[in-house]
Amino acid sequence: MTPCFVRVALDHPLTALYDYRYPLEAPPPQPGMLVRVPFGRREAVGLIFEVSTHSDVPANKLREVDAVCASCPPLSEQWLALVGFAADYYQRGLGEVALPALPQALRDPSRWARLLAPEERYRVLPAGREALPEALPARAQVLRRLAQALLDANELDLVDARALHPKAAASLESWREAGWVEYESVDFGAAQSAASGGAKNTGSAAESPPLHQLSDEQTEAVEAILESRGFAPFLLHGVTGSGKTEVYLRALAGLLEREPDAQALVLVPEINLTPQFEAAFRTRFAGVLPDDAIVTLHSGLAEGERARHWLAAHTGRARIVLGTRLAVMASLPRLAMLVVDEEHDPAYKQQEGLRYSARDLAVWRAKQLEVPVVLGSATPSLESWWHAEQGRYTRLTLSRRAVAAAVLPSVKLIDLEEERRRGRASFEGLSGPLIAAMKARLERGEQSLIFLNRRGYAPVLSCDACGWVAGCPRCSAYVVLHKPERALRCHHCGWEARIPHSCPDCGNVDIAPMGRGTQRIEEALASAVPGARVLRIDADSTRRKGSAQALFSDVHAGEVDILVGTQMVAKGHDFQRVSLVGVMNADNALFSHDFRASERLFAQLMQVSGRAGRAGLPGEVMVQTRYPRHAIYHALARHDYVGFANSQLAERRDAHLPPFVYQALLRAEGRTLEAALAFLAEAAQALAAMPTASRVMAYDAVPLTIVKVMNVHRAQLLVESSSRAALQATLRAWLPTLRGLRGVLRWNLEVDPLDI
DNA sequence: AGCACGCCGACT
DNA sequence: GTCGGCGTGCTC
Repeated sequence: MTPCFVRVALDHPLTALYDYRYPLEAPPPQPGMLVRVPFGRREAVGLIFEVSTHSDVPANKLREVDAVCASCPPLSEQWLALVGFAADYYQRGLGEVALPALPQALRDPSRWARLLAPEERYRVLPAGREALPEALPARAQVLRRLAQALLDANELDLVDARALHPKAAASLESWREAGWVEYESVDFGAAQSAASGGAKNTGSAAESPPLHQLSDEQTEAVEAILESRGFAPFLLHGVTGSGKTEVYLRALAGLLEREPDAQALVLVPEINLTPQFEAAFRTRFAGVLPDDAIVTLHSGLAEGERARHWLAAHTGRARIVLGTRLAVMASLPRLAMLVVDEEHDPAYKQQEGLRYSARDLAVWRAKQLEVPVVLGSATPSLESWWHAEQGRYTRLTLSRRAVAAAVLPSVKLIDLEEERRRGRASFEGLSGPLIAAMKARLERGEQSLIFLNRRGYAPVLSCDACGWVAGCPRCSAYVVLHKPERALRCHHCGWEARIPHSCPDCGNVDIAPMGRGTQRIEEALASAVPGARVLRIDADSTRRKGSAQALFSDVHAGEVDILVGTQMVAKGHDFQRVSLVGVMNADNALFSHDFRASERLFAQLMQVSGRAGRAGLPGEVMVQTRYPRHAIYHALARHDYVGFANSQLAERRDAHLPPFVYQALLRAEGRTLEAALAFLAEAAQALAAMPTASRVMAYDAVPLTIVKVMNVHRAQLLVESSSRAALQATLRAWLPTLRGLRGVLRWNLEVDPLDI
């Protein structure tokens, strides 16, 4: 018998693959198979990348694969190539990319046997979530553990439940009779699941009208996508409310009709948008696709659910996968079309671990598979816009709103300086005209939305007498006043303290909150617009799982008159009754050092403006500013993305900024700022000494804006080149040197950074 | 990343 | 005299 070896990727930061002997009695090895292997003193899960008849590793070091995951079909060559590309491009190890892309259940060998086996499980109902914590006697510890496991994971497999408590089945049955949990059984062998997906349809599905008439522009866009052959990147530039979703739906329907086995991947920027999309997709494909052919993938899913959805995609049973950025790594053996909605959104960029851009990887997958990819946005990223300008992407334009009566909202700039000069009344930062406009909406039974991208009550608490300002003891940042919790909270590290009664420095009792966050505006609105039902939606008010959905449905149901929120409310939501959008405090971003700040601000303002007047009510946007003559507001008032984008691109070209150059960012964290800067200086020296140095240049190392977080000091070094290939080659050669440098707690390298 | 080994300060 | 701090190095 010829000996057999496999090269395995493991989830740790080295790029190398590890060789193992492969047992002859096991199923034939194949790249893409998951294995359990001994690694140092512990066991690890790895992914076979190569199979070979020899190994260069000395025989005495070689160990043997312990177990193979037989229940999960091997990952395809194409998926392994995707991982290979991402690892290479973002300068990471194969295993570091591959394994985190798999659902937790696949990385836990003890669960392999049950992956595709029929399952019986119980899921918590809202009534149970309320009642269960109180219903059990304190002494019934085993039962309480069972309940806790159920509440934590949202659902519990019967096998796991029995492991916690031998008589779990009886307890769960009694909870089901009480209406606290529901039972379902799923057989992966069967074509249909017993649990009907219909039960998960959200209410809004019923409201979405059946096939409406497409505009000429929409028809052209759908035809262009469906007529394309091979790799075909499209930039679908459509004003807010122009019916981009309808274009996606028609294109997908056309694809599925033509290729009955095909799969499609649809990405949305944030988790709160998945229910709205899921409902629209389920409604549209009801009767065409079985219920379980549409699955979601995002971080809000319970672990078991995520594994099932992932496997449905991997086995080809799921035909449409709808998800957030992490879904871009899903295994889709028959992927035939990709859609990236709101492609400009910074949320597509992962900001920790492997810092990938889901949008860029989506385009790569389309190229690899030679299929169409549709990037949709009202305000495309300048990168994508530039591709379209050069003809690398095909531009599809939707210039009008889809609902016949709906026109783009009128934009009014409220000059805060002038308001003040003329002595006009304002209240807690809400100008007179904005308050009057909200009152008018209230009388007409329409809704208003106030956008303020700052959560908490006030960003600063300070003492008038001595100038003391409440700062975080662990970070170089002010702490934010949160009134409902009566706490000061650091938004960088989570540090919390009670609000002091007097100034800790001078004892003055007159300490005052400065500036305004959403909580303060929520409070102010109660007296500024009497009788209005005010709802705040931000990361604080939606902390509990699933609560965001409940708040948004209150808005849709008309139980809210004024909605106050951060960027969370700005994106994608189809609020039918909002006819006024007020923007507060947008000016901060005008003077940022980040060259992308104005692009982001413009996109955000266009986006939030687009929430007004979608259903045919005349929409109005009021932007409060001290700089009403700023070009960005002018472009906004004219809804002129094209003019804005072209002038930004001209500036970027002159200043040698992306998309005209390619960048990477080396960040270092040290016990002192000096340590971090010294590390970066050594790194820069090493870079300058490399043969490719002439084509790649490094700026000076600089401290981050928030220098200290959690008592760690941070600095960064920006590296750039006009050649992507030169940058890539240089980074690759640079890394081993960086690994040899000392003196710093951690460092990481980010390719194509968004925040600089 | 884990998880060892290894060499210097405050405790029974 | 040890317990334990985290610097350094290895994992097929």
